[in-house]
Amino acid sequence: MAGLAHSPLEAAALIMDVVPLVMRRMRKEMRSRRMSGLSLPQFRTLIFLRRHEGASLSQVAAHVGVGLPSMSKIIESLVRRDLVTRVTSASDRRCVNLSLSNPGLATVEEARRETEARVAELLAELSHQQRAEVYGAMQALQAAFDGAEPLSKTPRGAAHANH
Amino acid sequence: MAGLAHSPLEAAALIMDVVPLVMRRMRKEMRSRRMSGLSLPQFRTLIFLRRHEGASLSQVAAHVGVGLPSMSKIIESLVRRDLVTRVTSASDRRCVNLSLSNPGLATVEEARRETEARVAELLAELSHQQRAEVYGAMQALQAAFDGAEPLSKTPRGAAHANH
DNA sequence: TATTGTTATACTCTATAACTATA
DNA sequence: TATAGTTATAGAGTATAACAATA
Repeated sequence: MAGLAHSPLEAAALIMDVVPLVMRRMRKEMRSRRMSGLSLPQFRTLIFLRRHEGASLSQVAAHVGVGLPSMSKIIESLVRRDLVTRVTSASDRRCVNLSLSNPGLATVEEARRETEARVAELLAELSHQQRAEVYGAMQALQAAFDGAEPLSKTPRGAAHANH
Repeated sequence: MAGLAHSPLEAAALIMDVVPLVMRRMRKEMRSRRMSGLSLPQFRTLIFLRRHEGASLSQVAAHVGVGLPSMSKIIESLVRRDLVTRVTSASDRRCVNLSLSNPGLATVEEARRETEARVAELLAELSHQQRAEVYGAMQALQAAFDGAEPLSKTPRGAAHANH
């Protein structure tokens, strides 16, 4: 399979073709299963909050990879739907403490289970070796695409706190 | 590397984490290089039109993976910016024939070159073997995630014109 | 003054439904 | 009637800039 000499440019071209495709596919799966009407960013936000009770808006935004205004809006919609609680921090009243509500927890667990199952179903068509390849590739991409400036400097050895 | 036994579910979980990250990264690279202000779908539309002069709206929409209304708007904005020409088909006046204008061609080639270079730069940090793994994984994902219904049926033998 | 959020604007993307015009 | 596109509507994501509250 792989093995051949693929330049970074060739790989880049392929990624730019495939990643948006996978993205849309995941979105479509979520919508078609009417996952409580959760979008991907909302979904990822809930997932993060499940593991980081009381996180601040900035922390969530950084992890999900969006700006503060975007995350503020996302949280706003989740709070409105009673999936997330948002309270002002006692220690630093500029911050908010975000947590999953009980319905929020139930929702995220069901949605995650469902969506993962759909994606897994698609992956089940791959061979064991292909799946291992995908897994390894995702880890590599995660390391390469996480953080990191658009270019230039990057002392870049800098550890990538793995969330 | 890979080699270990990863279940489809584990791989799915990782994909759901990494793919959105890569996606945002590409968007960010494009924006930070002020790629003529092209969004990813617009970009992909131009790329497709470069190889498919005179394609119809439906054809482009199918390839890019969006609905007709979305593509209609995307084309609208590209026509407004003089990057795409849209003329009614002579043979079937319900259809439109879409093509790149000269500025459109110049734009897409520069944008593609630039963006690929940025992505390639990130990939350059990977080992040769990792890159080969990524390449193979992308091909596998392309096959698994292209077309294919959310589940079930799929008479779908229908060939996938490989772009 | 610096930091944390929020609000305001303005686009783009997406989806559904209703509509036009062709066929 | 069926198909190709368009328009209308509505919601979500993103980005920038301006702003409030707190530190």
